Amino acid sequence: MRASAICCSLDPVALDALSRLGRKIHVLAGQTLVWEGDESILVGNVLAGMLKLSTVTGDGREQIVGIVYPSDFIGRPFGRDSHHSVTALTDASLCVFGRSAFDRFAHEHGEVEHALLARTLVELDRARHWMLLLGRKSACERVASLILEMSARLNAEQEIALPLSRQQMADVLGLTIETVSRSLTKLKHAGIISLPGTRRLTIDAPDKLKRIADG
Amino acid sequence: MRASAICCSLDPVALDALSRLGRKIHVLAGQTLVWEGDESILVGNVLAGMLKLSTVTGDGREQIVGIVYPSDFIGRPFGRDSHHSVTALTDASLCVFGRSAFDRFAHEHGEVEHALLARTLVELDRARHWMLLLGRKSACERVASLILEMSARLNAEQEIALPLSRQQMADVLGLTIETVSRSLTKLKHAGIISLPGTRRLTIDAPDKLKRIADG
DNA sequence: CTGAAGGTTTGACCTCGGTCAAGGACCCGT
DNA sequence: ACGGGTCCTTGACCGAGGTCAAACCTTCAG
Repeated sequence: MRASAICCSLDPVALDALSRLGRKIHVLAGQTLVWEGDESILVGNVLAGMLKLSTVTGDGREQIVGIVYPSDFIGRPFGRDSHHSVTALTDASLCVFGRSAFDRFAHEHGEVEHALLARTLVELDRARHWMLLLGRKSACERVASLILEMSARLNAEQEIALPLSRQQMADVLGLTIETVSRSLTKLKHAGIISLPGTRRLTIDAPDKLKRIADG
Repeated sequence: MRASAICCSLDPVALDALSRLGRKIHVLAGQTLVWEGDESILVGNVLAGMLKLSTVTGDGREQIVGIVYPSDFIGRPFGRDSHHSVTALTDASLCVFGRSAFDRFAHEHGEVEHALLARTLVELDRARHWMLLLGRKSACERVASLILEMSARLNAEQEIALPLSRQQMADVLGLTIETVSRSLTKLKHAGIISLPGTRRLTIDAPDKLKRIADG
């Protein structure tokens, strides 16, 4: 928890006060911490594991709007309610705070607000970049982009242990499971990637992959 | 400028200091203030008019990733470079600051960072909500959603003076101009909207429009 | 009034990706 | 090893939306 980015700019006294506000929790893969539309009660940092942020249409179509990696922040400070669900993709542990208590604390500690602002701006850039993918890219381009994004965020060299199922990949990319599968085999047959197992992937031609990913 | 939200929480002395940092500029419809990939030099508030934020793929497909209304903030504080272009949709006037000067000022005035954080969080919610539209909604649902969003943000009752051309609507929605046009006529024939002119639109059945918009 | 230039609508056709359905591969407990 | 989940892949087919092309408006200059 001390290593998490929100706290790292605090002096010892403030850090102590903050740690008194928070508590460590564990969730199992598949558990949902926050439901879309619920009141925003929890915020916090991810210590280990990965989570997804998702929304659904009235008739149940799902879109994953963000993937949360260790040290990322979750929850919606300074807002009445949450606009998306937060669900664990893997077993995860987090350091969470009551939203209103955290809001008060952040308001009194400019460093926290600054760190949060920096983070939120990065997230906004990422979300907008993803809008280009969802609005304009073909299925193959989307899959290629996702592979590159994951390899970057997991700082995996070449071999990636996929953190997402095919269904989850489809939900991030705005595609169906079948199209994801077909795009992967297409990239495989082109000699750009290999799939040693269903959850393992190696990038054989990074340059070609990049060229496909951004048109 | 005094009415713009970033400044409104400042005391008179700080406000004076801030106003000394900024200057008022005017841009014509079509002019681009910031180019994607350029160094982030400008930030500021929109006083009047509307602008778009956009990105393009390697081969030139465009996606509008945000529409900026009066009193909204533009630019990327605390970051080396801009991830999207900023282009005026209409003639517009802005109050702009040098990015590094603004960064320094914001860092010293917690109220500014707080206001910016609140705004950025709202933008992030909006962007993620739009990802659902781009990833999962049909053409008609997208067009219906856009009409409702615009009527809300322009707080127009029923009759909307469309701020976007068909091409721009297509670029926000991740569609082509033809599909936008076809969806509009479909909604018109269903008696949900009417189109008294190419840039005028009235909502005749708001409830039906809402039901279409969110599946 | 006329004609040229944008933007918009409409139609005909085609393609990419969705849908439906049938295998495969893998994991796990017995 | 066996059977029954679950997840993944592959194939055949279909349809929403893209593409291409033509016709329609506006607007504005001459």
